[in-house]
Amino acid sequence: MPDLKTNFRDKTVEYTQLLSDFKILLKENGLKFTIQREVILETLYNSNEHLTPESLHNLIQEKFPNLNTGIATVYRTLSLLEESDMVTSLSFGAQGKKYELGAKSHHDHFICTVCGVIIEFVDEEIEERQRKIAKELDFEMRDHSMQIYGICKNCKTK
Amino acid sequence: MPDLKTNFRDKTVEYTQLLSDFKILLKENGLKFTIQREVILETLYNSNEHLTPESLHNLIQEKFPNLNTGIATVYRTLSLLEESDMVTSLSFGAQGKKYELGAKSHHDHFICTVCGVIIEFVDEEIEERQRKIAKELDFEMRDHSMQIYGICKNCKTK
DNA sequence: GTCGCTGCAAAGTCTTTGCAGAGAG
DNA sequence: CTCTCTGCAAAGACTTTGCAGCGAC
Repeated sequence: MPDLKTNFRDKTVEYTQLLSDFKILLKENGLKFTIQREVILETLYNSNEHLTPESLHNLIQEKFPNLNTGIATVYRTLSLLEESDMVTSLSFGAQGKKYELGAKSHHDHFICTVCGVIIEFVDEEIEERQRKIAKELDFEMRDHSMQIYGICKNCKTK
Repeated sequence: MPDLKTNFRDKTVEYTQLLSDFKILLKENGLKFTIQREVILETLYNSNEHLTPESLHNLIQEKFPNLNTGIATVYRTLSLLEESDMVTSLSFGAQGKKYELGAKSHHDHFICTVCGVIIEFVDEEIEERQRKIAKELDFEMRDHSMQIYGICKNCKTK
């Protein structure tokens, strides 16, 4: 990718920081810090993919079979995290809603409409352009979300 | 907006053309042209919003109550149209899947989080940039959707 | 007339909720 | 101890499917 200032994002937030934020969030709302909630956050953090509630649940079951975490708890925790802007959800087609940690840096998504894979990128030129347009319209930009839909390299060659 | 090539989009495809394409599509696949299918296409065409199957069905029920179109037919027709790339489905956030005519694609939105106004625009420079990135990743771009959230001019001055 | 289409209702999926016992604070 | 959280199962929401009669061609 020679002339593009387009990058895969870095993990900009350490897990300890994330966990600490989560604990603060819970405390502020009179909620409890449970092993299930920690495991869900940790699994999201350690996954580089966008996870569906089901795939997240499967990962947790594999890694912590003795916990016997219920799918309902996964749904409940994801909703909690989403409300608090700690995770964001994306969804495409038949594959349902997918979640990722929102604390990771600002980025956009390519979504393959055939296999559902999501490729993340950050493009400084697009970000800059957005800022310019916002300024022209006298619009105070707070956040954005962008998805590009199409067919990925692998699916094209099939 | 002096130096920006940013424009409200046009309806680039006429309905008669669309309908004709649809009829050809049906004929080529040994399928039949029915009043329900026509009404679904027309309603999609006349709506400037992204419609859920349910909202599309409601619109049709309001406009053509005597047809008594079933929701199942709406789902079946949307699937058919999506498979044929005549409509695209997108979904973001907590809301479900939404459909729009593919021919109307490529547009972006500023959304004011205070008053809720939506300003729709197309920016050629961002489009160009997206094409470049897609090419780099060997990704066949079909559609995109972008939302910029913030506070509009009017709400800022209040 | 043939064969695909439609509405209906039933069946699948996916997600949320009620509940009683478990566990964090 | 208190009050939230959890797993379970049942309920709810959304989507698909089977079927018998209808309708495009």
